Amino acid sequence: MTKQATIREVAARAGVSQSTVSRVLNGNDAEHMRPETKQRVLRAIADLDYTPVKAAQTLRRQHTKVIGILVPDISNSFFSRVVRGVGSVAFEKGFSTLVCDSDHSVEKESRYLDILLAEGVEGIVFIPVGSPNMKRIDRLLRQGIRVVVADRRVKGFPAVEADNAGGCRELTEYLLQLGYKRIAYVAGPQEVSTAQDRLNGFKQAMDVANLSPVVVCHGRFTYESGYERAEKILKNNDVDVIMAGNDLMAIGVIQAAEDNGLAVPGDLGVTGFDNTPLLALARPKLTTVKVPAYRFGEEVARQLFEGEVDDLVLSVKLIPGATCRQQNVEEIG
Amino acid sequence: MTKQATIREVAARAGVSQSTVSRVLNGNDAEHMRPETKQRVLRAIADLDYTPVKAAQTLRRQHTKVIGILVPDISNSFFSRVVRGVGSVAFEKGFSTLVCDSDHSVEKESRYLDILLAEGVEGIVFIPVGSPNMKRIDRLLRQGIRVVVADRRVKGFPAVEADNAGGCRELTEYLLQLGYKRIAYVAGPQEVSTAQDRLNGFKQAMDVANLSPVVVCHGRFTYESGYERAEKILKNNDVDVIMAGNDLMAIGVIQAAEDNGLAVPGDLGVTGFDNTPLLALARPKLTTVKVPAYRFGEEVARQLFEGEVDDLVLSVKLIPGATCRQQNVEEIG
DNA sequence: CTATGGTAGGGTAACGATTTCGGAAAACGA
DNA sequence: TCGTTTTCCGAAATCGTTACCCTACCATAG
Repeated sequence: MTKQATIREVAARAGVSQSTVSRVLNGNDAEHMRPETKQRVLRAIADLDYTPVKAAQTLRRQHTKVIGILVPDISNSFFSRVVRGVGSVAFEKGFSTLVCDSDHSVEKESRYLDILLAEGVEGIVFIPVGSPNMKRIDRLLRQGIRVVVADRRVKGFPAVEADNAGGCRELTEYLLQLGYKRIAYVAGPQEVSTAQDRLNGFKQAMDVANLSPVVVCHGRFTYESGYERAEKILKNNDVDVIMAGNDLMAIGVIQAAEDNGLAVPGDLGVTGFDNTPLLALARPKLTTVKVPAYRFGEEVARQLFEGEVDDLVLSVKLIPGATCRQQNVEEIG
Repeated sequence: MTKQATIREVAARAGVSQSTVSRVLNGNDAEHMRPETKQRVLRAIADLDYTPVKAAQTLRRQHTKVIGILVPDISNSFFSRVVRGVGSVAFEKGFSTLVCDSDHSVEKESRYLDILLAEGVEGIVFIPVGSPNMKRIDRLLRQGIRVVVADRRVKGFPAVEADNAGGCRELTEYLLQLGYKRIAYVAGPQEVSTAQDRLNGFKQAMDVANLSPVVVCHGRFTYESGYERAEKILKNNDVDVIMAGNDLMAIGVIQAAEDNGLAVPGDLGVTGFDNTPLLALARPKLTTVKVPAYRFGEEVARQLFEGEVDDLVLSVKLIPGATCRQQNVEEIG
């Protein structure tokens, strides 16, 4: 373990002062520096394999060039794509990103918020788990750290989110147009704004059509909960289609349907939400709504950097698949 | 933006010296400190919402308590699960993790390696893209930064990897036992050790059975490449089963088969590798081999922290699905 | 009353960079 | 030759913590 070289040693080797080395390091060499001197410094840097120590720079410059991203689960496709989007624009701006995974735990989330503060991040993209610890957030804000809440709304906070209500409304209208009438909705967790919005979009479309849902219930956005809710619905109700709050639950619904001897889309239509890339490869291809996760991340990051943290709603897109019948029921029957 | 309070201000407010504040901060207060003094300090810290500045601590202590993780694509399920695994044990040890996404680019990878060095990470979990820039790595090593190469082998480097050869051998044996004889193999990229190992495992099993592959070709581990290779194979050869180098390609193969009027598993068997969680939910359930990504990450991290960087091969598990026929062909026919 | 020792906490160099200020040397004009 | 302006570069002051080394102070022993 050869000790890391410092600017002092570089200066010594180049026969100049630290100031001079610093100057070439930071590109303040354009003016007033003999090319020859610069070359000497450059050579010394190369010879010693010198890299400036970030901690020292940060301490002196008083900014870290780091932003934090805090997500509930990095192994969730949606979140990881958001992270990529954020990371790409951060990289462009010369910022590093500190990715934290709160593991759906409010406690870990708080802890990470503290860590990010100590780490001196200059901004945070925050996808909260349920309702976050506002004290921590206020503290961050007070210290001048910009925080952008993404995907899920937090009261009193501008948020960047997808057009969940609109997307679900459109999806519902699409189903109605296909002739579906007896519709059940399996929403996500009640406390998650994303789930609420989608449910609301569904209800709006139903109201307009003067229909009411056969049944509405809540799952946990997981495969298992989708399966369970679907089983119960199929046992107690007579429905044409089950709409799930996200793709994962939709897959659970499909499985439950088949386990109960129902063909999809023959006997039962199913829809999801998210358009998880991998699931697009599974057949029958899920009818769903595409949420542009990567762009979402880019957009959020841009807001963070540009300083204008406003509400922003990203448009989503209906993705017709093969889990709903393709023609109007009237035309068939 | 209230300026962040410093230890000096805390000391002033508590009426003690910086040393004392530092002592309570670092838990060196057990000895030689009046409880009352400690309380005063604690109160001042709380009042001022004081958080020590990481950069200053790092500079002084000469260690960062940060490790880096560099992966080719964080939105890839396998990698993100590895990241979670690494992160969990790092968190346990009080380390933060800096997650970097090289985006399958050797250039970005090199850049991130530099960034990680400057950032002062104490270790790096490195999943390389193809053949990495050895100069950067040597440099890291020379500066005393431990690097563990994971998943993919790099010459002259201990590696932590899954038992790709063994897993693929087992998978092949399973197919042979089911009566399949005319087998094609669509491997991953030639330069990726993971792909080579799987292919080798396949060949070994075939040799033992005194069979030779109908055809072997290479894809890029993507859905599209799986589709293309499969189309070509189906056009030119007569095969019972196509084994794909990973799950993603397997899905492509299935799609190609169906587009060519072949039923899976009726007319053609298909296998994958990885056991991507989401795909396990798709039907027909893919016959594949489970690679324990999360444990993989944990294991790698443990190696990093324990300092004994040895070769380590993680065992994998055959996951029989529904994309291969279930009974021996002899029994059927 | 002095010596001894233990306790509680203060003083202050580092750590490695950046940056301001200013000075020496060179170039230039008269 | 002398003053003046440029050029180029060095000295030194930070940035916020930590850790080493002290010093009061007090109690007890001799």
